[in-house]
This record gives sequence, structure tokens and C-alpha cells, in this order.
Amino acid sequence: MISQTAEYALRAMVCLASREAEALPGHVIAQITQVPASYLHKIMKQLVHAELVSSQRGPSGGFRLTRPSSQITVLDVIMAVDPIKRISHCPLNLPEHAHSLCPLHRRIDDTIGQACDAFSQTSLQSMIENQS
Amino acid sequence: MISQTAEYALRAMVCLASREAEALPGHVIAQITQVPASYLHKIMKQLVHAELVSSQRGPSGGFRLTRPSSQITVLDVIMAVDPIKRISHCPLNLPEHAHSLCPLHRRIDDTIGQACDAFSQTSLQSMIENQS
DNA sequence: AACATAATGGATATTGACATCCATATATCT
DNA sequence: AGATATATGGATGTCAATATCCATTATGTT
Repeated sequence: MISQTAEYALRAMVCLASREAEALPGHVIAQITQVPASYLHKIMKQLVHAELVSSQRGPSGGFRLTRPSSQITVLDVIMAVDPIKRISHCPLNLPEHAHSLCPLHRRIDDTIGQACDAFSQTSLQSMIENQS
Repeated sequence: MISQTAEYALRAMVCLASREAEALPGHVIAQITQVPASYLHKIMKQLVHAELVSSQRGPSGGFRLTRPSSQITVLDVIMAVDPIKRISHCPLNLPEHAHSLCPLHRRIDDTIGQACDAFSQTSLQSMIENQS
């Protein structure tokens, strides 16, 4: 459903959300979220690039959210690190399906759409009640 | 959302559904569905093992559905070749999440569940109107 | 019996996601 | 200025999913 990378990114973002306004260094996030530290750095870079988190080098530096956790959705995070691809045309490339998907891919894409909707309606804030 | 293998399996099953009762050899299915023939054989073997299709060797042999297409769902096909895994426990293995998922994984698993529901409510038959 | 057709099984190759490592750049503190 | 802490960038390694290939087995036809 979602990739390992997206799972890691979500853990890191929930971790940051639960300590809002505090800058957390990468190795601390890695320790808390159980994500391999060296790989997490790759992911954090993508989140910085997507402007979901800001970074600060040097002592007492680290990462923090750029927006309140209520304004960041699960979908935002997923799309930043591992974009969900919608099916825009039938992979068979048949001429008769040029402008509308065949029933199979119509159905699959609808389901992808439902998942995106669900993820877009869930903010990070809503995940930090009771959260470790 | 679904793996390449599941996509291939679905194409093959829809292909068989649209030619019900006729045995189609693997290379014909491969040609129609644009799935690499040698890889398709691997997949067909899994579908046979799951008893969604039966196979017949020799001349005029091939594959055919074991049940009417109205009684096979998209989920049946996906689970046969690439089982969707539900999240049964928090991957962090925290003691406080031993018996209930944390909000993040609760949300993700709910979405997986919704997708499974959608796929389980869609029969192969419903995909063969207008289908090539 | 011989032949042709088709599935099955097993070994191997390719590719991309995941992961590690090391060097470098940047910032803070004393 | 020097030392330390931290992010960044690039090269490389690992592994599972995907894909290919060839030999073997089964079945129908002549």
C-alpha cells in the first residue's frame, strides 16, 4: 500500500509533530522512530526539499516542521517522498481506451483515489494523541 | 497500490473472463495482455495453484477459469499472486501498542481495509463490458 | 510411434528500492 | 581560531521483485 520509505517518512513527521517547535537532530529522530539513521537522512532531505520541514546545521540544529501539524496531511508526506501515481491511461495503450480507462483500470484508479482522499483528510496533528 | 505482478494477473484473468469456457494458451494470453510471456507463465502457475484457473497441457490446451467470472473478485486475484498484508501490530513494537495500533498505523490499516473492500466487491464479470 | 503443442520446473539475469559509508559544508560554542 | 555537532552530497552495496531462458513433462494428432 505505501512504501517502506513513506512509512519511515511518516514516522519521522509524527515524531516531529509530537515535539513541535523543537529542533530534533537526525540521529535522535532515527533512534525514536527506529529508522536506519543513514537512510533517514536521505528521506529528511526530500522532506526539506518539499518544504514540509526546515533544517538547521550545527550544534543544537536539526529538523522541525515548517507548518503547524494540523496543516500537514499524511498525503503531503507520502507525496513528498514516494508519489502515488494515478492511472491516467490504460497501460495496454489501446486506441479504444485513449480517452477513458477500461473497467479494470477505472476500478483500480478509483480505489487509489479513495486512498488518496483518506490520506488527505488525515492531519499529522490527529495522530499525536496517545502517540509515543 | 498494486504490484506489477498483480496488474499482470488481473489482465490475464479479465482476458480469460471475456472468453469464458474457451481454453487460451499462455502465449495467446501474453500477446493479448502485453505481458512478457515467460513471466506470465510464472503468474499463471500461481493462479492455477490458487484454483482460480485450471490448466490443460498439449494441443488445444491452455488455461480457463474454474468458476464463472461473476464469482471471482479482483481481490481473489490479487491475493493469489501478491497477498495484501494488513498491519496487525505497530512496527515499532512498543509495549504500549501491543494490543491496539497507534493512530498512524490505525489510519493506514483502515485505508488498506477500504481498498480490500473495494476490490472484494468487484467481480471479473463487471469488468468485461466494453473490454478488449 | 512419431510429432507438435502446451504447461511446468529450475537456473540465471536485470532492475529498482532500500540501505550503508565516507567526505564535505555549515553552524555553534569556547 | 579551533573544536564539535550537524546536515548534505555522492559512491557503493544488498536484496527482493521482475524478467528471461532452457530443459522436462504431459497431451492431443497424424
